[in-house]
Amino acid sequence: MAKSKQTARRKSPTVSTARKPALRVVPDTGGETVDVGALKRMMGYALKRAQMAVFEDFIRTLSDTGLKPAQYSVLLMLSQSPGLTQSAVAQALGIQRANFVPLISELERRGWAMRAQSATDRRSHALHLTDKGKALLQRVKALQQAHEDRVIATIGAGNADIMFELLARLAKGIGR
Amino acid sequence: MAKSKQTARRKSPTVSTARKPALRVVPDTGGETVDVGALKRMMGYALKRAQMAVFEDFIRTLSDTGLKPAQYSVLLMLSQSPGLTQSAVAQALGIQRANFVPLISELERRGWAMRAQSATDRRSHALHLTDKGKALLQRVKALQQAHEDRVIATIGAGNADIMFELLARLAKGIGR
DNA sequence: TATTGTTATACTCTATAACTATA
DNA sequence: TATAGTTATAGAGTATAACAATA
Repeated sequence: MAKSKQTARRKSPTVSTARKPALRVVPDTGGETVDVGALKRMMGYALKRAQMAVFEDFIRTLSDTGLKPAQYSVLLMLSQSPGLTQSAVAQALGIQRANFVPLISELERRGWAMRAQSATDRRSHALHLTDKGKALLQRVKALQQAHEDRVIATIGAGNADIMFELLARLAKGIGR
Repeated sequence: MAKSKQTARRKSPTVSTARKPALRVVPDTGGETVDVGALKRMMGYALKRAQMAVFEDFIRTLSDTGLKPAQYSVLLMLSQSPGLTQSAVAQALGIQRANFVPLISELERRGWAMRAQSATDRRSHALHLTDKGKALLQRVKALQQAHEDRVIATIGAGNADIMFELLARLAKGIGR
């Protein structure tokens, strides 16, 4: 098997709300119409599925640049706060500083960001965007906004504020 | 160090271009906790951070069993719909059937689930919980409920329904 | 010819320890 | 001693191709 790419519920790249083609054969329980039941009322599961769907659209939207969510978030932070150290950016984004090394290296290799020498601490790097990186970000921001607009439209514009508020509360921590 | 090893930050496989960025001296902003700024208003980022926080609490809550979210979701599905095939469960949960093999094997190895012979299709397996698995799930469900209660309390009980509704819309897909 | 379960593989993400050069 | 960046490595998670048995 495997060759049947039908298992990936891909559809056309249009913005419409067309229904999926769906190859209906339904062999016993093997059909794709199995309901996840109680899982739908579990916040962790609901968040995971929603997050994956949103990331999928984001990645597709920026596909011509190959920029992934984490990379975009770094470029955006450097745009807003030039001169931050690797540790500062990594910590703000919840990335281990060891894992941040190849990430920033890639952005530097692509000519979008650079490590500058810190004026006060020779151990650290002051990160900033290159002119090329600034230009890229300008262009990509428009793409990202289009993506964000689609997301907001999906939940309804009036629900965005409450959504961000509730997600922020969760992100601050559950329990403890 | 930072600057002296600058030219050698590539991985071993490639000799690569020993390009040295010529570090410029820039004022250092790397102080305390940094704000992520505009990222807070990006749905993908907000969802990711919230999802990670919720999963962290979930995993800690079930830490004595070692059950991870994906494993729990499988046990729950088998409890609700006994006899499903591997493909059906994997498809419902958004897991590649190839990756589902080690997952169900582990649950079987631990004595919680089992692959039974399908009555209608000798290619497929009818999945079921064992008595031990049912007993475990009963106990773990209580723990999960405590976790879920904390999550709901974090966002406010009155916001749970709208939250699930909006997350479900996103999970169904953005754009296209 | 198509599908189920499976194996193998690869690539990304993430987590940890340890090293170096600074502080 | 402590910290910033780095290296190496191991573990998950995920994606794809291919194969045997079966439909």
